[in-house]
Amino acid sequence: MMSTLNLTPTSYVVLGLVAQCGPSTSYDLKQAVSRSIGNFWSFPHAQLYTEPARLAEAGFLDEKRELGGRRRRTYTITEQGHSALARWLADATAGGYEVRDSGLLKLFFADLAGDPEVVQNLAAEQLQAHSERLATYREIDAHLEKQGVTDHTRATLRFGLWYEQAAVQFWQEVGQRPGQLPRAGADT
Amino acid sequence: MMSTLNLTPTSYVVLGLVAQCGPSTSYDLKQAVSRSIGNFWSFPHAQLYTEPARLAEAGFLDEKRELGGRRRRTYTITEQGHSALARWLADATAGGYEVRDSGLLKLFFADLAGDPEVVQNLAAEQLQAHSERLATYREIDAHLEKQGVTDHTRATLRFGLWYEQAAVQFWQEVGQRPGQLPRAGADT
DNA sequence: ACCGTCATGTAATCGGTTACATGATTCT
DNA sequence: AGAATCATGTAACCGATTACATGACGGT
Repeated sequence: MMSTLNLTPTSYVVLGLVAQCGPSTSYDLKQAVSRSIGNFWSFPHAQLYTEPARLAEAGFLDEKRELGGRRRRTYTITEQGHSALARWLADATAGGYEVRDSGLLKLFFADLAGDPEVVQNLAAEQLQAHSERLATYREIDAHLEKQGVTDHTRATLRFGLWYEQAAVQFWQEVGQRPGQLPRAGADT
Repeated sequence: MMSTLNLTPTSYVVLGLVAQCGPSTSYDLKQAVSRSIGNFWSFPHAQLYTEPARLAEAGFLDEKRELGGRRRRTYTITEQGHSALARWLADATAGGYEVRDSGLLKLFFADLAGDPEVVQNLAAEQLQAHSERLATYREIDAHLEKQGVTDHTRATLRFGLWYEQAAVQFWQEVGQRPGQLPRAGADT
């Protein structure tokens, strides 16, 4: 039954990971997500249980449940799943992007508080958070380096590095030069 | 009636904008969002009609409906709304951030396609999109410059500039140097 | 008057999130 | 054996997105 189920980004994450890692359980997916994609786009674990079920019902995945022990479900990608994934990858029409950052939201409204302290605290907090994230990205990158990974999964991580570096510098400027605008950056 | 309604980022956007712009209709909010916050965190217009209603019912906003003409509702922030907003702003505990970017997702899985063309097209498309966004940010910034705006709403825009610049460079490298990793960037 | 766009909503659906719950392993 | 954590789910709720629909307003 190939119903007219519409595929969300979540769907493609699941399809992609199953294609990439081979037959996987939901827990496998959860692990894979938390090591990679989950760093910039999070998915609650429950979805990694329900989404494969949906996809299986629609024929994009094949589900096999083990009988004893944990009775866990293992998913494999079908031909239909492969072609859906391929179509998505080949479709270059930009699918939009958003930076859902509460810190930026607060900064946007920060002057409403009437207290400069608010911005200071926010900047300090954000600097901390982004510094930590940057550090872990560096670790992961070094780790991939050691394994000789040079594919586009690592390229994606590189974007994360750029992003965190920019964020760290930005919040540093916000914190260190109160009342002044962060610089606009170089012309490109 | 101050029920235990939990406040989402959407709620704070509404509260913040009403606090910032004064009494507003949903359409005013829609306009304000599309000019500013909506650039990095989008909210469908329907939510800007339902969310104020929720907030009004919970006592954070005051709703006044005009009788003739469009019978539109105008919202004003209440004391309770102000204090909720202030509490949120003062709470520095980082509220998490995500970069929900379909392009990055595709890049992560791009090698599954087995076709280098896929990455090329993706990079070209993303470069285009980010370049355009960068251009409009520059326009807005110049516009604010002329008006002498130097508050933290403009600082927020500056982050957008940094982000788009980074994205443009990133996708340029991905497109121009196939098979090579984008550079890791400077130590900070 | 008519038409197109602006403006203002409502309804229904559905994905995402939170909360709950339990069984399997592993460790002490 | 018992505790702690790992692993695997389910269910309910609710916010978010999509689709639909209609009424004002401005211009011709």
